[in-house]
Parts: sequence; C-alpha cells; structure tokens
Amino acid sequence: MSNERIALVDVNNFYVSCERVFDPRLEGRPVVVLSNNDGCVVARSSEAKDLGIKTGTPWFQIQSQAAGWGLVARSSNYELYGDMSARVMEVVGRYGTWQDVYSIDESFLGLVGDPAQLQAAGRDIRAAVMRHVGVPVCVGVATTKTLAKFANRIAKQNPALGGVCALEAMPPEHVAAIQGRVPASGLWGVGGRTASRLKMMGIESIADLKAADPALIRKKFSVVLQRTVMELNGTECIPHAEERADKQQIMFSRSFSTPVTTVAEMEQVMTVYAQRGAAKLNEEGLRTSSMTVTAGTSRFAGGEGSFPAATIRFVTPTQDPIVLVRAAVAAMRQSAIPGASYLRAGVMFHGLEPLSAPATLDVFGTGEPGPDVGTVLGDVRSKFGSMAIGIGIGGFAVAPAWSMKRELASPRYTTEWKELPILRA
DNA sequence: TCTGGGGTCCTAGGACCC
DNA sequence: TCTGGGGTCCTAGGACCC
Repeated sequence: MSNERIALVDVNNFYVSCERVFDPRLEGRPVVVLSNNDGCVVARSSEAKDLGIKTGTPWFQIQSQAAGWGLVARSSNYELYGDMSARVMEVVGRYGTWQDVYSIDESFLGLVGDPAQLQAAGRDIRAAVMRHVGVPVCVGVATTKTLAKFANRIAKQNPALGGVCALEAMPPEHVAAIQGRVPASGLWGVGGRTASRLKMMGIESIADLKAADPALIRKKFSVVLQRTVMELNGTECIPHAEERADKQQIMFSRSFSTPVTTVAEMEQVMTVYAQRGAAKLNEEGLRTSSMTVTAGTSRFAGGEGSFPAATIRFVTPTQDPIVLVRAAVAAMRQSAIPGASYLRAGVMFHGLEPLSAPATLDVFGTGEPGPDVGTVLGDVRSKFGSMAIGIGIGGFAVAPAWSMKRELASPRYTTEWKELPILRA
C-alpha cells in the first residue's frame, strides 16, 4: 500500500479570519459576516458561535442585541476573500504532491510520509499560512477524502491537537470511539434528509454507517452514499478535481434591497444581470447554448408567490452580451407578473462550450462574427473599473433603487489601489 | 420592513431512434 | 388478452456542499 495520504486543509471561519487580518481589533471579539444585502449570517467567529448565533440567522433578528453582546458585523467582501483565498491556496499547494481546490477556503492535498511525518507536515502548513497570509488553518490527514474531512473536524474540535489530526497517528480504538459517538449527519455528503432516512434503518452514528452493507446502501439510497461507506472503510472513490468535467453552468443571481414591482424595473434588472452573466462567460472563455432567467417573490410571505422562469435556446451558441440582454429582457417581459413584489432574480447559462470550439453551423446566417462585444466590455472594465461601461441601463452612473445593499463593508484591501490599508509606524 | 449565492452530481422519466 | 427490446440524449428535480 502506498504511503501517500490525503490532507484537507481549510481556514477556520474564513471570512471572519480575513476581516481580522486587516482589523486586529476584531481578535477575541464575536464577529459575523453577512450575506448580500446584509440579509443573514454566513460566517461566525468562535465567540459568535458561543453566543448561540447560527449560520443563516437573519441579521434583523439579532441586530438590536449586537451592541450588548459586543458583536461586530461586516457585509461580505468577496473581492477581499477571493484574493486572500488565492494566497492561501498558493502557500498550501507548495506542500502537496497534488492539490485539489475544493472551495474558497478548502483544498485537498497529497502528502507522503508515516503518521509522524504527516503530522509534522500539517504543522508546517499551518505555520506557513499564518506567516505568509495571516489566517489560521486546520489540517486533517487520512487515506480518503471523506476520512480527511472527518480528521479535519477532529482537529477543529480538539484544541489540544494544535490544529492537526493525522487519523493514523491516533489509537484505532480512540478513532472508533469517536465514530461511535458522532452522528452520521456530521459526515461530508450526508445531509439532513439522508440522515433521517438512515436513522429509520437504525443507522445513527458514523460507525453504524461504516459497518453498513454498501450494496444495500446503494439500493436504498444512491451511488453517492455507497461511496461514502466505502471511503469510511479506506477505499478511495472520489476523483480529484482535475479529472472532473469542465464547468457545466454559470449563474448570476441576486436579491434586491427593495422589491421590484414594475415590468420596466424588471427589464432593467435583466439588462444588468444578463450583462453580469455575460461578463462571467467572457472571463471563463465560454459561450452558451441555453439561458434560463428566473425571478421570485419572498419565500417567507404568505400566499402562492410568483416564481417565473423561462429558458431560451440559442441555435448558434453565443457569448454576446447584446444578444443575451435582448433575450433575457424579452423572456422575462413575458413571464413576470406586473404588480408582483419580486425580491430576487437570476440568469443561468447551460450547455457551455469553449470559445475555441468549432462554431455550430449557422443555418440562418445570423451569426456573422463581428467584433467581440464581450471582450471589448471586459477590457474596458478591467482598465477603468466595473461601472465604467455597460449596455442600456447597465451603463448607469447612479445605482438603481433595487441594487444591493452593503452597509457594513470593509475596504477591498488587497485588490483596489484606493483601498489599500494604511500603516502608521 | 428586513431571511444569500453559487455550484456539483445523480436519478427518473420522456422523447426519439432503429 | 395481447400490445418488442435496446439504446441515447435531454431535462427537471432532489440532495448535498460551502
């Protein structure tokens, strides 16, 4: 058996940790980061967790108690987090035989060595990320991705381990005892629905699931859960990211700060959202053969609500923002109900293909390639800023009433010259 | 008054083909 | 009472993840 193992490295409370790098006054205090429109809590410091604040808690429900708790809230600052993520991934990647970036704050890593060497590597990674980027990480090491996730969780929950847990360095009976105690729902890939169905079969703990018959699990659930069972028993079943397919869909979707009720406003929204989606296509070097536009009223209001959705297929796949904007506006004009109080909308692209792919036969002769508008817009924006140019209402100088609210935002410390942190010595 | 945004993978079922 | 078999492709929806 090879002694290559899999590490899962992730940043503790990533968004909060990013905020703390640039505002050390937040150290030791309860801190939360809010979703777009300052809607609900998406990240919490350990102190905020101790206050009993849950992920997803609406900000308006706890806002009035914040001062009494000494709780600090920040709007989410994805430019900052994205840039910090790239720095963390670069440092972590130096230590692996391979690296599979799984999310904004996690990556899997190939590590070679005996249990003691793996633990030492984990400690080196922690120290390097702290020194070079300034955020704390935890490291779990095991034989499969599912077990590495489990080990990482042990590292997080036991401060005595110093943020590193190599599963094979622990006594097996100790590991078994933990697996007997922790519910299966604590595993990667086992959500609430699956957990409650498992429970009805008498499978409650991780140990129960590990001992379950993989064939039976596949029959009653799916190949996904079967893989979890096999990974718990040390058989690798989850392929690395580079072996997985290319991106399948791209979406741009946002809720509004104030409801949209008129057709004219909804057309504005589609104009802007389709352009934002088109810009993503351009960044990825893709074109789309199918676009879905959606909108929705509040899920929390009573009554039926209105959730229009329309899909447009393009005979000739396109990345042209003018084509996409026109189609999105026309589709939504037919689907949205005038007077309904819409709180969100989105644009999704499917059937993606690289721009380098051979063009589909253009039967109707409409797709004569002119200057690539998307590329021109992208170039102008990267030089002069994201609001520098746009199509139609997308080129407004003043944000419309429905646009996003971020009242508690921190500066984009690392990606905007005008917002660099200032150091006084 | 105020409740996120973006993805992945799998499965079932229908359309269509020979 | 009988009314193929086998295959592909596509889509919608479910479940999960961070």
